[in-house]
Amino acid sequence: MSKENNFYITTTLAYTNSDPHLGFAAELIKADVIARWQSLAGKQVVFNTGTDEHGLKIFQQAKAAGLSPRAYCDYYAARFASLKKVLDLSFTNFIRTSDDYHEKAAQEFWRRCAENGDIYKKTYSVKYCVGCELEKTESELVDGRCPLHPNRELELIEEDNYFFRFSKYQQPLLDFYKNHPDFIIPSHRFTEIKNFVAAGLQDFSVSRLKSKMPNGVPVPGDDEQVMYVWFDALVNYISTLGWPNNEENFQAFWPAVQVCGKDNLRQQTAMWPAMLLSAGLPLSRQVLIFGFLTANGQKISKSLGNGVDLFTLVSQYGADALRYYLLTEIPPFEDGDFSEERLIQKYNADLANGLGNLVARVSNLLEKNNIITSLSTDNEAAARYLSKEENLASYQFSRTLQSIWQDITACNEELSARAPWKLTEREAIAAVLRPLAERILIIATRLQPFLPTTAKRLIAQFTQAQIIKGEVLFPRLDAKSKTV
RNA sequence: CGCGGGAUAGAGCAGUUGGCAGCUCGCCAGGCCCAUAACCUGGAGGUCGUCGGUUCGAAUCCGACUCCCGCAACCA
Repeated sequence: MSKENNFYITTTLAYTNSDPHLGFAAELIKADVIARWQSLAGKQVVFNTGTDEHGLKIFQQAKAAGLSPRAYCDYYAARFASLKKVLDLSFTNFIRTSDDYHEKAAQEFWRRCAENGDIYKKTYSVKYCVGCELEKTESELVDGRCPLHPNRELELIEEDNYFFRFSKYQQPLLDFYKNHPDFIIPSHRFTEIKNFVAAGLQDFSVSRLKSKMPNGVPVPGDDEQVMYVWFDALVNYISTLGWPNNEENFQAFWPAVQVCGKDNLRQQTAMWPAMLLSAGLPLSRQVLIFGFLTANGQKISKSLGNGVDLFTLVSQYGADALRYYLLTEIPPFEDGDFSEERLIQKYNADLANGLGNLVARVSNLLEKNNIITSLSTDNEAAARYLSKEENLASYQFSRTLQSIWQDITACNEELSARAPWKLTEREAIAAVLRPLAERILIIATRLQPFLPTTAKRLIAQFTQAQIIKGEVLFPRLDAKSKTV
């Protein structure tokens, strides 16, 4: 297999301390559109996602539940894996960072960084709140005190941790950024990270004491330490390809297009590249930084669970409707607000009244007049067609969908203007309807990356010799069916 | 002067190199009747956050200001 014909995209891994939420669903769906698009355009695609199962929070929650971290994560890993069906995703790989092959890969990665002199031990002082019985990070503190126990002094605890020589890679990173102007999309995130790196980098800790927090990958050659959770987590992007054992597969697909939320900017575009440089591996191809989603104007909070439930939404409206809403109404790279009311509006206006009704009009007229068509799908032609979607190449999902919907409107206009129901000659009616059926088939072809189920159904329907009306595609919704 | 983003019709958003302010939903009025009370045509609705500048002309360029939102190092 030639490398040019391969495409690799990966999302971030979901942290398994709660159910999947809408923001992560949006990330998966956008990655899925890109993956499906590349695949339809003829590429061999690896699409990776999975779960991140190390770290303190999971350790504590597992302990509280009386389970091992792995057993505790089994439930959530299954929930996340089920998104493949629920959201109609095409991911090919689902990695769990507790998988054995991943842990071995993380250790090999660590060794390479260590061999390069980039990992060293240092005494590290952490702030500890006796009230919470927890270590606190600077960002958690208010005026240098624990916001939950402002009357207590924080204790300083010293412990030995391994550190990664991030500072060493400041200039190499800046050089890389300069030579790869499309490395980060959108460009303002690129500006942000360039400023951050240019301001100077501090080495960061990459391990924790096993005695305090055993839920991590053992540090090679040190029984007392485990890797800090995201050091091993980032390695999933290559361990999922079989690195370091399956060098052939790794070479065939790496580097990846990575997608992530804006909270991951530093890890994905500065720390991970520095780690790759240290390990002597090529850097990622591109990183897409998505915005955040709020729900009805409020922050989606995992812990409070005040987000709209993903599984309920899909059972109510279907995966394609949710996909359509998220792709058209939420700007891919900026923050957006999810509103169920808007979802219903879009569903009725575009899916039911627009696409669904057009399909019903044309198929009904074809059936009633016994008109035979002979349309077929030509995969190569479809691939050529899709590869020309320029807006998709720049990740402007809504623009491609807009252009598809312009076609739908145009078909509706044409149908109204030529009013075949007023004609009596069957051939005259057919002359109006056959080209419309063909246009619907093209619309279906173009819809494949976005609304896979709908597209499949339409293609099956419109490649029949005698096209029949069939079931309503998107039944109109009453505003009262809202679940919230 | 820490970094970055945003402010355009009731709502959600577009506005490439400055040239009569657009799209979708919603709303109103006609038409049509094949279709999922759907479709088609037309209409109402905006001093483009504020102030000042450059220009024949600024939502668009420059300056100042106001208000919102992220990030500010270990929150995967």
